[in-house]
Amino acid sequence: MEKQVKQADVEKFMRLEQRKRNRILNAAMKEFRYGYKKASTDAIVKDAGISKGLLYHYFGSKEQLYAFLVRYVNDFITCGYFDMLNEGNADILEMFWQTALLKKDLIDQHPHWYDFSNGIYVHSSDAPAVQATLLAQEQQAAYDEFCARCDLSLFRDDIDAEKAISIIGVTMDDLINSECHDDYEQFLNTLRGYLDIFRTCFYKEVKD
Amino acid sequence: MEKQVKQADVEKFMRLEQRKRNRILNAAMKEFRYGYKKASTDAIVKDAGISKGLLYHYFGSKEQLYAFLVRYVNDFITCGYFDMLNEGNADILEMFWQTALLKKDLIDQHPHWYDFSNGIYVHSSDAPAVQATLLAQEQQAAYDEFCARCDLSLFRDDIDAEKAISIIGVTMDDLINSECHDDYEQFLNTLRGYLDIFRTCFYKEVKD
Amino acid sequence: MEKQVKQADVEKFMRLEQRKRNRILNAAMKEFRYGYKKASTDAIVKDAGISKGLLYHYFGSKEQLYAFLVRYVNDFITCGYFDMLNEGNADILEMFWQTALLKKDLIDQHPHWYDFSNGIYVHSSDAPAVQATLLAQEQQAAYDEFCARCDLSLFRDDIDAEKAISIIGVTMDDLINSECHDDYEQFLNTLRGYLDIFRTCFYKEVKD
Amino acid sequence: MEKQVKQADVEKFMRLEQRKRNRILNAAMKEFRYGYKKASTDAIVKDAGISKGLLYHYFGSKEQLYAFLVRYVNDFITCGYFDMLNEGNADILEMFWQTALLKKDLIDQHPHWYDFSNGIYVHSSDAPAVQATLLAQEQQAAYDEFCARCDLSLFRDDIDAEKAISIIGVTMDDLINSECHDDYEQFLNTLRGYLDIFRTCFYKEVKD
DNA sequence: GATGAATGAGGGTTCATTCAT
DNA sequence: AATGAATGAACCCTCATTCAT
Repeated sequence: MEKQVKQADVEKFMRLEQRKRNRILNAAMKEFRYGYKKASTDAIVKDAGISKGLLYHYFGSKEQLYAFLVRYVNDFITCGYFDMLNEGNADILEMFWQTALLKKDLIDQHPHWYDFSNGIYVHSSDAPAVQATLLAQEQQAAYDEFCARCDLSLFRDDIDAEKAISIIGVTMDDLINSECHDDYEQFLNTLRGYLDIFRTCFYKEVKD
Repeated sequence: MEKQVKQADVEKFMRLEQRKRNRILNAAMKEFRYGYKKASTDAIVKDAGISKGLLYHYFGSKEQLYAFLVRYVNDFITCGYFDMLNEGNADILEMFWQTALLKKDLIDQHPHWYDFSNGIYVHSSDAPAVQATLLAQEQQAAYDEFCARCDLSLFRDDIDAEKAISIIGVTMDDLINSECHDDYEQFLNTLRGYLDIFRTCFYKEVKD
Repeated sequence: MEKQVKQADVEKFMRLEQRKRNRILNAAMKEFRYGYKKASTDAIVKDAGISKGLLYHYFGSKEQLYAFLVRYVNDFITCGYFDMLNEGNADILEMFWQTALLKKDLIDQHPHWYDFSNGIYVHSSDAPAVQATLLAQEQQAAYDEFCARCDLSLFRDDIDAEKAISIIGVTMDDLINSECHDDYEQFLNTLRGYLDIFRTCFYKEVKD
Repeated sequence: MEKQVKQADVEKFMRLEQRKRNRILNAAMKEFRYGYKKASTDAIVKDAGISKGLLYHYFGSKEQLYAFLVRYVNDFITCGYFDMLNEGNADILEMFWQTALLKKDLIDQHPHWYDFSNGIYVHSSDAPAVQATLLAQEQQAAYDEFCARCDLSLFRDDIDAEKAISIIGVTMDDLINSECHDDYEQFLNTLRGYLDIFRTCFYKEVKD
C-alpha cells in the first residue's frame, strides 16, 4: 500500500502576496533549520501567523512542505550561481571565491534560508530519503555545469584535473558547512588560505 | 536534583554470548543510522528479536543506549587506529591509506556499525547534546595524536601544512563515504589516484 | 532548569459548553477517586468520550490535570461554605449542621466530585507532593476562618475548646463519609443525634 | 473472565526459619508503607536478599502478598489487643490508653510493621478494593468485641452511650493516623488531653 | 479561503509476572 | 528450592493530520 499523497496547492501559495509568502517561507525554514523531525508544524504556523489548515491546504503534508523548501532554496541559490557563471569566469578558484561572497549576501538578506540551506546537508537523512536523492541529482547537474565552465588548462599537467577539482569542491563544502559563521571576515580569511594552497599546489607555476 | 539516570546494567549486556550481543548491536546501530530521533526502540527490539523490557534492562533509556553505541563503535574503531599508529608510520598519506583499508574492513564486516559511525557526525545535532561534546573531545584528541605522529617536514615549505592535512582528511572522508563500494579494487585505485595527487602537489620534490 | 511545564490551555477548557465540560470533569474525578497513580488517562478520555490529544491540549499533563481538579473542587466547595459563613452563624454545631446539608447536596448532584474531594486527603501521599501542600494551606486558612467565626464562649470552661472542635470535626467527617447515604432522613436523624450529644456535653448548661 | 489467582504457598513461607521470614516481612512492609502501587517488588526482593522467583513462589502475586501482610499485621496487633482485653478492663478510655501504649511497643520492636499498619488506612483504596472490605469486617468484629467489654454505666445517662463510643473511636483513629509520631511523649500528652475531655464530658460526675 | 479543535497512531518507559535452568 | 533474565501489557505523552464550521 503506497503512502497516499494528499492534495496540495503550491501554486496557490506562489500566488500569495510576497510579504505573506515570505513570512511563511521564513517561519518554515527557520523551524526546519535543525532538521526535519525536530521541526514542529505548530511552531511554523504560529510563527507565520497562519492556521494549521492553511499550511496543509498549500502543502499537503510536512514532508511535501519540506520538499518544497529544499527545492525552493536550491533554485534560489542556483539562480544566483548561474548569473555569476554567465559572467563567464573560467578560473575555478575564483568561482569558488565568488560563490562564498554570494553566500554572504544570502546570510544578510535571508539568514533563515541560509541556515536551512546548510542544514539540508548537515542533517541530511533525518529527512525523508527520497528528497536527498532528487536534490543530489539536480545539484550534480548544476555542479557539472559549474565545472564544465572552468579552464582545466590552469592545472598542472602532471595531475588529474578532475580529481583536483573534486578535492577543491569537497574542501569548500566542508569549510562552508562546518565553519562557525559568526565572524564573516575570519571566515573569508580562512577561505583565502585554502584557495592559496590550491593555487600554489594545483595550478601551473606562473612565469613572469 | 539532576535528571535521574535510571538503572542500567551494561555490564550484563557485555557478558552476553557474542551472537546475541551482536544481534542487538546490529539492530540498534542500524536503527540509529539516520539519527537519534528517527530511531524507534520498537523497531530495535523487533529487529533484535528481544523484548522491550530487556533492552531497557540493559541500557536504561534510549539516550543511554545511544551513548553506549557511540562509545562502543568509537572504541572499536579507535582500537584499530591505535594498533596502526603504534606501528609508527610518519607519512600521513601512508597513514590515510592504512585508515582507508581499515574502514573497508569495517564496512565489510559490520556495515551497520559503519553507517552508524558515519551518522554520528552527520546527524549530530539531533542527538542528546552531551554525547556529541564528549565524543568530539575524544576524537579530537585521537586525531591530534594521529597528526602529532606525522612528519610535517614532508610538506612543501610554502604551504600551511595543517590546512593541507585538513584538505587530505576531508577528501578521504568524502571518498570513503560517497564512493560506491561494490568494487573494492576500483575503490583502491581511485583512492590511490587521490593520494598520488597529494604526494605530487603537497610534498616536497624528492631529489634523487 | 526547572521541570518544564508543557503548554496547557485550561482557559479554553473553561470556555467549553457546560455539558461537555462536566462530562470531562466527571470522568476525570471519577478516575482520580482512588488516588493519583491509580488513575489512567486512557480511562478518563474513554469515559469522557474525547481523544487523548484533547485532554493534553487542555491540561498539558496528568499532573496538571490533577492539580486543576483539586483546585476546582476545592473552589467549588469553598464557594458554598463561604456563602454559608457569610450568613454569620456563630454556633459551630449549627455551622456543622449546615455543612452537612451542603455536602449532602454535593453528593447528590456530583457524586464523583464528592468522592474525588474525599480522596484528595485519603490518598494524599501518592499525589504529586506540591499539590497537597498548597491545598493544605488553603484549606487550613478556610478552616481557620470557619473556626474564627464560631463563638468559643459557648463551650464549657473546664475543657479545651480547640480540642473539642477537633473532636466534632472528625466525627462529622466520619459520619458523612461512612454513613450509607441512601436514606436521607435517616442520615439527618443520626447527624442530629450526634450534634445533640455535643451540645449536651461540650456546651455550657443553659440556665433559664 | 475472572482474574486467575496463581499458585501460592504461604504455608511454606510460614515454615521458614524465623530470621529469614522476618527479613522478608520487614522488607515487604517497609516497601508497602507508602501504599500498594508505590511498592516495587524489585525493591522488596533486593532488600530481603531473595530472588524474584522465590517471592512469587511463596505469595503468587503482589496483590496476594499485600493481602497476606495486611492480615499478618492485623492478626499480630489484634493478638496484643486480646491479651489486654482479657485482663478485663472495663473503662473504655483506659482501654484506648492501653492501646496507645501497645502501639508504642510495636513502634519500638517492628517500626516497619507499624508504618505499614498505619499506611493501610492512610493509603486505603490505593490497594486492591477487595482487601479493604475483608479487613474492615474483621476489624469491625474485633472492635465490637472491644466495645462489648466496656462498661456503659460509666457514661452520663442523658446521652446515647453507643454514639459516644463512636465519637471516641473516630477521634482516637484520627489522632493515631494523623499525628506526627516522631515525639512519642508529645503524642501521649495530646492523647491524654483528649481522653480528659471525654472523661469530663461523657462520664458521670464522680462524687466523692 | 481560512480556522483551530479534535484525532489517534506511535513513541519512550515501567514493572508485575513467568519460566528455563 | 531458588534464581534472575526475559517478557509484554499498560502507562503517560507527542504531534502530524483532518474536518466541521
